[in-house]
Amino acid sequence: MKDIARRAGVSESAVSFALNGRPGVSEVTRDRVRRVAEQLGWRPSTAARQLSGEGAATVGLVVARPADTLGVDSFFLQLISGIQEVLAERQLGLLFQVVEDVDAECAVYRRWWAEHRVDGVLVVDPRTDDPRPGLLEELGLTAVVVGGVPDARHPGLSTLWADDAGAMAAIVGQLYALGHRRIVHIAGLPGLAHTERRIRALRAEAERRALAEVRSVTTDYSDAEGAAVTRRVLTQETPPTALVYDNDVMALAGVAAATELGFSVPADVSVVAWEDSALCRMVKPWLSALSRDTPEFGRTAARELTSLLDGGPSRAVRVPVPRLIERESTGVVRRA
Amino acid sequence: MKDIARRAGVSESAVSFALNGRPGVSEVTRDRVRRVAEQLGWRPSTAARQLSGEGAATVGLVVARPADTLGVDSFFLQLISGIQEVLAERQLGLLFQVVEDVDAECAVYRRWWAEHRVDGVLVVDPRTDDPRPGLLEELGLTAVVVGGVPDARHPGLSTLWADDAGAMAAIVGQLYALGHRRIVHIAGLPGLAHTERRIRALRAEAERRALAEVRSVTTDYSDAEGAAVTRRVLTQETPPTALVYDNDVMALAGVAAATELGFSVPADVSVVAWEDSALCRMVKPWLSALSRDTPEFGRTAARELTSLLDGGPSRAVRVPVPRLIERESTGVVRRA
DNA sequence: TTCTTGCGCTCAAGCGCTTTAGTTCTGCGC
DNA sequence: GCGCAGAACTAAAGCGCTTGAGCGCAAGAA
Repeated sequence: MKDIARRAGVSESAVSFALNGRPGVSEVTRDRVRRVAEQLGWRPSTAARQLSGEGAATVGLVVARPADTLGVDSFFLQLISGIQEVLAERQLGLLFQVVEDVDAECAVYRRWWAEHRVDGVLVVDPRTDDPRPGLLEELGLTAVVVGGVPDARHPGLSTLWADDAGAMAAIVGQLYALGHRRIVHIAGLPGLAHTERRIRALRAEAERRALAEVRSVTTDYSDAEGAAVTRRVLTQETPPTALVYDNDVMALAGVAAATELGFSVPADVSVVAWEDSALCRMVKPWLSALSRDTPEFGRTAARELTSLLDGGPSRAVRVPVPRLIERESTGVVRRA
Repeated sequence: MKDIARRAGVSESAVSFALNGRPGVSEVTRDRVRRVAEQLGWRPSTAARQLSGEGAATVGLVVARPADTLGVDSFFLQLISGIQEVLAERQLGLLFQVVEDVDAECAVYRRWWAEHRVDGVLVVDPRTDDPRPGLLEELGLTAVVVGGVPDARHPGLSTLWADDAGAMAAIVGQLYALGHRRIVHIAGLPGLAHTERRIRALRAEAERRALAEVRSVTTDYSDAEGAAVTRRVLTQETPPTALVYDNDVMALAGVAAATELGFSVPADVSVVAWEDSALCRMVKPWLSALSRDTPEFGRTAARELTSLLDGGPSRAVRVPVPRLIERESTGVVRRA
């Protein structure tokens, strides 16, 4: 900036005013300064900016999952690429961290906060009894909870939520229409808020339709557990005729397991994946899946965060209900 | 720090010396200062640190791939989680960015450099005629090229490289031993250095063994192209008896395509995936795959970068040759 | 005793920006 | 001609940390 000031024949302050679009310099000076800056390839030092009161121009995202669970999931990278699109427009950086568990995640937030490393964070995988919203509000760290439910106890945070109950009702409705009465929901990690939400929604729907043989089983999202649970439920006396998996990976592993047991999909058992991805069209039969626009989800989350950073109000944004795409893995019940 | 200094009854400089383990304070003072700092929950402001000459305590990683290609690949998240392990020890942050192409990636490096946002970067997906090493050296940005080949033109960069040629030779050798003479290699993106390396290695191996009907076809790594190429080569007059896919996703899609065409795996055609992941054990038959320890790869890369940041010499590190894990998708050739 | 040495510490400058409080200058009304 | 407002610009402080120069003091050397 000193260079620019010298070359443009003005003071450093004038340069600052000019380059930041603040009043206090004439248009001709502003233009001149801008040209010089451009010519010198000047970019403000984020550190200096931050030190004099501006933000860090960075938002944080920490994912708390064991490394191996992370691998196959297409969700995160898709989400991140959506987030990036929005952040890139504003020249905001994304500080990304993978940790083992929620405690470590909280420690990261504390550290980031103390080091002034980020202006805000995106919280993913909200849980039941989640310590994170409370912590973030206590720290005063701007945050958006991605996939939570609006929580009146934390009015400072924004929330993005999907209507899991509606989606579950749609799935069950569709399976019901195809004649299915025995349904098992192979759910994800028990502590996660959306897992609990889906389980509750399934139970409600089962009661409404008076279906006795409908239940949920929680897993760790891995292909191994998906396959194991599938084998277990299909070898019981009266096996279910439909399986709903909480992610694509388990659905795939489930189909493989079912096939191995001699079950044909969808003739003997229908399969629905709660998460669509290329995986679902990579095996025969193609999997019927609940499709949501994950990059768009990320974009919305990032937009909500930038709006908060701009001083906008916190809000609860409802994202579109995912659509059930029927492919080849669902069909009418064949009488046993 | 001012607070700490006051409470400990010393000057700010003494605090700085004490907390950074520099000489200039007695052990008792150091301890006292440390205790006060701890009590106050003090953490240094990265911005201030950086402004006074220290680094940004951040390394950058930019991935240049279209969003949809990113999704299914398990490679990146695994790599990142390995990287993080090492970075976390040193309290280094990871600035992560997803962009569309290499030009955009270069722009990001320029910006990061000008803004002093990162101390170093990890470069992935090296290409033939890659502009990035040159740019990074010109900018003087510390960098490690992950998966490149050592390049004497850029002595400042460290390189992590795997012996693709050796791995390819092993695969072909194994397939040859099983009686395969017609092999198609469904490769990845044509511009990538390791794609070219594998293609060259295959050609060399074919010449060595005098195999006329061995060739490579490049793709975009997607399941769609993997399936399309599979269909194309299997419907030609004398179809290959073995297919080598450059990633797990294509291999999976390829098996599905082959099965649909009436080919049985491995009876009619053997399949090898160059990249192991849960996917390979998620479908029947289980895929024989080239397995490498991706998190360890990330750890090594990060270690190399931190060593460089500590002033260590740049070097070319060779990572272990991936191992071919034979599962169910490879077998002896059945006479047609 | 005086001089040196080194230890433990403080002072103050400086990193690259922003921002508040001036200062100078021009043009206007009276 | 004077006072005044407002525009255009400058000076300087300050953000939180590091660091080189300097200072007082006790211990050892001469």
